Amino acid sequence: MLELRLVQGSLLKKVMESLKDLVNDANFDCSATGFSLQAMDSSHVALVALLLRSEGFEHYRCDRNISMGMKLENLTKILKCAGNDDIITIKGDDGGDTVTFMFESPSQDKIADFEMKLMDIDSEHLGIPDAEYQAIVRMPSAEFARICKDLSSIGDTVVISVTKEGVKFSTKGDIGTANIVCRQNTTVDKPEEATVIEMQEPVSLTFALRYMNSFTKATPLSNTVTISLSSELPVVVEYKIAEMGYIRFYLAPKIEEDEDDTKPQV
Amino acid sequence: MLELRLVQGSLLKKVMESLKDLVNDANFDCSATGFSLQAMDSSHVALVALLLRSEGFEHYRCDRNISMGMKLENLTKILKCAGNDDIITIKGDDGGDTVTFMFESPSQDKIADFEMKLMDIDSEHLGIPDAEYQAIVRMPSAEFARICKDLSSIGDTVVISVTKEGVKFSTKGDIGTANIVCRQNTTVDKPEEATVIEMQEPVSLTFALRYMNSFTKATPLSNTVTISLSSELPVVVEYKIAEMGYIRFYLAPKIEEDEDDTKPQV
DNA sequence: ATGTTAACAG
DNA sequence: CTGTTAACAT
Repeated sequence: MLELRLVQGSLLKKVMESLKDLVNDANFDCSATGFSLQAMDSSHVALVALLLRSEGFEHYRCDRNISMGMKLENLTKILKCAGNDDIITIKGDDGGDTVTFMFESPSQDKIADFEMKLMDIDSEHLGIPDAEYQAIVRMPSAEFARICKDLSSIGDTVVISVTKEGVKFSTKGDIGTANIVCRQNTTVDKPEEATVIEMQEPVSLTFALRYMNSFTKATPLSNTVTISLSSELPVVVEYKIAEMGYIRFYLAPKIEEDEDDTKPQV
Repeated sequence: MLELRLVQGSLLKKVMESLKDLVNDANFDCSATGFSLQAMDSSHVALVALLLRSEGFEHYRCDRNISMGMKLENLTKILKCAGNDDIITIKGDDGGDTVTFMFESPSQDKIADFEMKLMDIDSEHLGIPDAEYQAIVRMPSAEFARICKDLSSIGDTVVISVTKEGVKFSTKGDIGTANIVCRQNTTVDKPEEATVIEMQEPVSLTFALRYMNSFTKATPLSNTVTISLSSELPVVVEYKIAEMGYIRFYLAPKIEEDEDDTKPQV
């Protein structure tokens, strides 16, 4: 028996908007800890991990661990039927092959329920080790999204270079090159406008912009984004979900072709 | 001689937006009573009836009954040329084969007139008997439109089931099932937000969502919609046009395949 | 031509 | 937050 009640239903809608470009089908895992998902993108290059902790739900009952395979396109269709301020309840039976979504309008005058068939989905649930990162950048999520979008009109890859002064996003394409530098800046009115760099040592890594732009679909979930970088490790792009958890995207760096310098140089 | 002056010209524009998805050509009938239209949709499944009573016009002169056949696409093109607060005058000559639309801007600074050729259109003008309905539901038109749109992302047909507690809209599709229940609710701030059920006996009927979604194009004409249901009778979906009349859509229920229960169960 | 989505105004 | 509009993609 599974019953999760989420007052802020729009949050689930936003989560799906963040995922659906990247992932086609995925298993949602419920346990006493919370509601989580881990999935590779359809081309098996990027990985996404979602956690919504049980404490963030108004009501959370999960008698035994359960994994529910869903086609995200169908789930998105159903969530589109929920109003932005509807209360969403997710119900499942142990061993059942369906999941039920219930949407209650704030006035309680309209109650909708949608039953969706579950699917069997192979998933290798990778253990993601906690790692030390050479550099962690926290910045406004909208600014990061804008940078990725702007750079992708010039080139296909972005070089992210961190020094303790700031972070530089660079690209190169047929029409020329682009460099966008964000200086560390903690003296802002609101903490979410800050750009903060925690750096052990300078790092410079290259990533495909196509994936970065998919990751930024999660921008509505958080005002800030955290980018954790280490040589030899996948970058982690994390959007915290207030009171509940996070959505994290992992992407391996491109092997540098070394046609020019790869030294960090902000 | 025919001359109809309608101060609220936007109303005619909205009426055309409501009709044009459903009907290609139709006869507009003018009599002392008013300006009316009755037409089958292009696939001869649904029927639409429009009435704009003469009292709703600022000036209404109709010396003898006249039927004017128009291609709604052309009429729509012409009405697009009218401003939303223009005063619209419709003029025709007895036995003439054209109709003239005149648009006056509120400031009287701009006066446009458009003459359109009439067409001969076969039309079987069906007498629509007044019937007693087993159940009549009145609800906010926007809510009904939202429900039809949401359900059509899941399935092709909707089962409308009425009990005295409320009305249930259900569908079934490849990805699962959906049920949306609207409780009777008359204790709202504004009367147009109420959901009111007048029921003689419970009723449950199935309709094609495609047509329902066409009907809801009339939503801008009224804050509320009335749905009248009886077994064996076409459903009537009515949008009242303030001070003037109504637009009514008729659609025969689908014969239930009885693969599962058809009992009303809200 | 149509449907969907992103941005903006009320 | 809903409604509208504009741009976009199909």
